[in-house]
Amino acid sequence: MSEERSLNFLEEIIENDIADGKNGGRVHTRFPPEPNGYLHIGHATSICLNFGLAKKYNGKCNLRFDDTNPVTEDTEYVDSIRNDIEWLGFTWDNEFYASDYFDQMYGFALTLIEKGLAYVDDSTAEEIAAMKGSTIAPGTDSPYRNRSIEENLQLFGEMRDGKYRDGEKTLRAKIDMAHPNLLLRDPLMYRIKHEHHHRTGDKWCIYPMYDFAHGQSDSIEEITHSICTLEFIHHRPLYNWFIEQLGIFPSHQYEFARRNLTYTVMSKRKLLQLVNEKHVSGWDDPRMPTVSGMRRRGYTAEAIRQFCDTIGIAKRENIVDIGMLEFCVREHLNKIANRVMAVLDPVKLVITNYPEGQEDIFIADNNPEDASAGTREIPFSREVWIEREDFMEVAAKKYFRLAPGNKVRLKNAYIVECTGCAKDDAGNITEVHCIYLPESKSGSDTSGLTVKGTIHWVSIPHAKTAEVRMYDRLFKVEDPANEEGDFKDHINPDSMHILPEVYIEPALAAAQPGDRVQFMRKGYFCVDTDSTPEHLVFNRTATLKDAWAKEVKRG
RNA sequence: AGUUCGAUGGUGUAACGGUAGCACCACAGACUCUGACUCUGUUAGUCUAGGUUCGAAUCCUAGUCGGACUACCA
Repeated sequence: MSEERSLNFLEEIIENDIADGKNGGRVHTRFPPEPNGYLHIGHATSICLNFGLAKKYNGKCNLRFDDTNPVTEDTEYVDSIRNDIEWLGFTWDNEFYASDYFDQMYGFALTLIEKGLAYVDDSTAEEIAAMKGSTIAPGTDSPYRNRSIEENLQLFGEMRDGKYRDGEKTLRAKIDMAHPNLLLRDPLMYRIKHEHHHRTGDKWCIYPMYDFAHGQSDSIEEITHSICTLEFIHHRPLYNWFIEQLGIFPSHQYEFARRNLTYTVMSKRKLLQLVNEKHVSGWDDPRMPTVSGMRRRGYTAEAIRQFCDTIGIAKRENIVDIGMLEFCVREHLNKIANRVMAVLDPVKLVITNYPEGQEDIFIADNNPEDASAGTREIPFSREVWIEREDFMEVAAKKYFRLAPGNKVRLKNAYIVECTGCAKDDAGNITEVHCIYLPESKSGSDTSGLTVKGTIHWVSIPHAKTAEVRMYDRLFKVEDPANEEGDFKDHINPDSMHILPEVYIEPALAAAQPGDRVQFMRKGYFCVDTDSTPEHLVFNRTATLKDAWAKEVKRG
């Protein structure tokens, strides 16, 4: 249980800080999503990290919406983000919004202007870009760089008061136009946007940029460990510069490498494209790597947390095999999902020596991994559906399912011996014939026989039907974002295959949306939110490992 | 080219100067009323070259390779 685990680099930093008495030994993190999209598996990593660290070190973790760009942000996203975090099993200590601090940030800006460290620039975006220089050439000072403090104060006030149009002026920090770090070449602090904000409404027409909002928000909340992804590493000097010049609480930023997944795209921009261009049904399409998509797919929060824990955290580039995620999902589902029988691609099996009109009721364990899951009744009769692939007219080598002369067990029922099949005029197999061994009844087997194969089935007169959506990976290639051309060219055309009518055992008729089961020998499935009592819909969450399929593939 | 971060089996991650370990994948076998689960075993790794040291994945130097940065996005 208390297996010894080594610390990741952030835990080491935190433990050192605690040992040094930094911040009085206090640990306070935050998860800072921008409400402009749904959370995905990458965010889940960050959530597990930030909330996990706070929990481990008896600290706190805030949820803070980084809502400084009213153009792309929306309350729809706020709601989904809150919901997803809760579903993942985390509770935030405070819910804040960067927009809560707009007044304070405005005051911070005034302070910097008064210290001669910020100025209003009339240059256009193009001019600013041109003056920025490049990685190998220094930038040039803006002609407005040396305005007086008084003039800057007045112009900035006028910016706030709406006297100027979008883009007409900006507020910039006065640092160093020749700095080797391009971010320190007089970065923009405020821009004008006459836009309605989802929380502040029309109160503001100037909005702070990320760099002048994030660190300040961290500081206001007295965040001790501000954890973000590697691409912000160049921002750290700027993060520190603002905090130092302002003399406010010294939050510190730490960076880790975001996790990438094979056969997946992760950027919000690309995910938005998939949604807008209808390649998927929405943000919660079961093929999406979003938290809501994975939830609808049937993934459990435990599995996702386990995955985040398993892949760990580091600072190097990575692309995690999606098989790792699928493994975690199967591992958890194996423990909790009840076993049921469903026939996806049916062919009729007739048990010729079983009397017409007779039936048996078998009692089956719901979950061999969990005795507390109980049992259920399964009706049996003379004609049952079996999978078409569970019969071969001529058995391949190592094939131990039904073939003339072969014996198999019908799961939870009898051992049957195949006697042949019937075909239509076109040569298609229409039914498979067999005889059963009455003394091989499940639970009271006196036949003394052991058979190599066991197959699932559903009694034809008792069968119910359901729609099943067979999901597969959304992309055909490992790293669609880095492939030649458009990432959408690599979408897997078979990522969803709908089976409109499969046969399920009657006990399943009462299944409710969100229920997770294992269709024995076929995979894990969950009841979709589209499902109704009249029309059940199952999503395939994950396949089972299939040693036979591998054998067939090998030839 | 500048700045900056990184480099351990196919993948992810440990080892903090002292036996390169764990998980996934792959492969082989055992078990099996799920060809599932479980169990056992196998293959396979320290970017390169120097140096320090009794001893280097770890420290130093040089190089190689990879990523990130040059949005009025975050």
